[in-house]
Amino acid sequence: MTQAPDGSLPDLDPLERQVIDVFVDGVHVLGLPRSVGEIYGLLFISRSPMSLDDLASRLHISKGSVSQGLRMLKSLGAVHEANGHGGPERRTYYLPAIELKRLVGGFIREQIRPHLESGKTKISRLAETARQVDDVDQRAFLSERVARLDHWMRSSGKVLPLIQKMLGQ
Amino acid sequence: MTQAPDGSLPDLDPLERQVIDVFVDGVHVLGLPRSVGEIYGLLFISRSPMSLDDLASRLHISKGSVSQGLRMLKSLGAVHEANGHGGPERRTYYLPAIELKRLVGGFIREQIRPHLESGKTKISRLAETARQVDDVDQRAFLSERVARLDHWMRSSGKVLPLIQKMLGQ
DNA sequence: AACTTTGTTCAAATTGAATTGAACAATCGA
DNA sequence: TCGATTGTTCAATTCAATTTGAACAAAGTT
Repeated sequence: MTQAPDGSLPDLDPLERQVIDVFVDGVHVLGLPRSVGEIYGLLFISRSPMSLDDLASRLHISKGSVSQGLRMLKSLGAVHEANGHGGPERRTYYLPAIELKRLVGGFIREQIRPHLESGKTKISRLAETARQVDDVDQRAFLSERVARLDHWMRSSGKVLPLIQKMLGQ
Repeated sequence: MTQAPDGSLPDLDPLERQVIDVFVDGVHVLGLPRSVGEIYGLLFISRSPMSLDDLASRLHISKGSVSQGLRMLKSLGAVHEANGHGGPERRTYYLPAIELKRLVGGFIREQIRPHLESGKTKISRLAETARQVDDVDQRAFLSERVARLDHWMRSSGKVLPLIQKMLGQ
C-alpha cells in the first residue's frame, strides 16, 4: 500500500468512491449504518487486507466507528481476519467475505430471525388475549386477524431458507 | 364506534396496543416510519373503516403524520378506501389490505425495485471505469469484483418474484 | 518500568429522519 | 357568502440512531 511519509494513506480514488457508494446505498436499504457500508465497500474493492487503522485513515472516520462497524460485519460473517502472514503480526487485518450466500445467510440469521422469533412470542400472547374477549363476534374477528398474523410469520419463516438457497447460486 | 360527547375517541385498549406494537416493530425492520406501523396496525385490528381524523385521535398523533402515513400506505397498496357507503360521505374511510401477497408486492415494487434499478445503473458506470484502468492486474481484479457485484444484483432481481410467489400462499 | 501500538467502550455531540402544527386549499352546508 | 369540515403541505422542532473522541485496557518493545 502506498503511504505518505507521515503514515497517512492516500485519499479514495474515484472508482473506490463509486464502489463504496454502492455499498452505502445497499446497507442503507437493509437498515445498517453507513459506516458499515463504507468499511465493507472499501474492503471489497481492495486487493490486500486492511487493518482497523487503515480503514479509519482512508475513510476519514473515527477508530470507534470502524471498531463498531467491524464488530457488526464480523457478526454478520461479512469479513474475516486475514491469517497466514509471514511474520507474527500484531495488528489484525481484514478481508471481505465475497460469497453472496454467506452475506445473505448472516443477515438473515442476525437481523431477520431474531425479529421473527420475538414476533412469534408476541403473537402467542396476542392469541391468548384475544381468546379472553367476551363478545362472541368480536372474539371471532380478533382471532381471525391474529391467526392471519401468525400465518404471515410462518410463511416468512419458510421463505427465508428458500432465499438463501436461491442466492447460493 | 363508541364516542365521547366531546367527539374524541376512546384510548387504545391493551389488545389494540399489542397488535400495533407488532406492526411498529415490523415496519421498523423494513425501514418505514413508526407512524406507518401504528396506522396500519390500528386499521388491521379494527372492525370498521377509519377516517384520517379517527386515526389521529385514537393514536394521539398529528393529522400531518396520518396524512403522510396514509399516503405511503396507499402507495404500497396496503390500505384502500372504503366505498359502498349508504349515503354519500364526505370523509374518506380506510381499510387495510390483508393479503400478504399484496403487501409484499407493494413493498418490493416501491422500496426494493427502485434501489435495484439505480444500483444497476451505478454498476454499469463502474464497469466502464474499471475497463479504463491501465494496469493489467489491477484491471483484472477490479473487473472481477464489478462482475461479482453485477451478478449479485441480477440474482437479487430474480429472487424477488420467487418471494412474491411463495408468499402468495 | 515506561512508552508505544492496537483496539474497545461509552458519554456526549452530531446528523438525519420523523413528527408536529400552523397555514392553506378544497368542498360542503347553512 | 360565511363558517365548518376535511385533508395536504412544509418549515420548524423533536427524536432516535450514528459517529466522535477521550479514556481505558491489553500486549508488545526498549
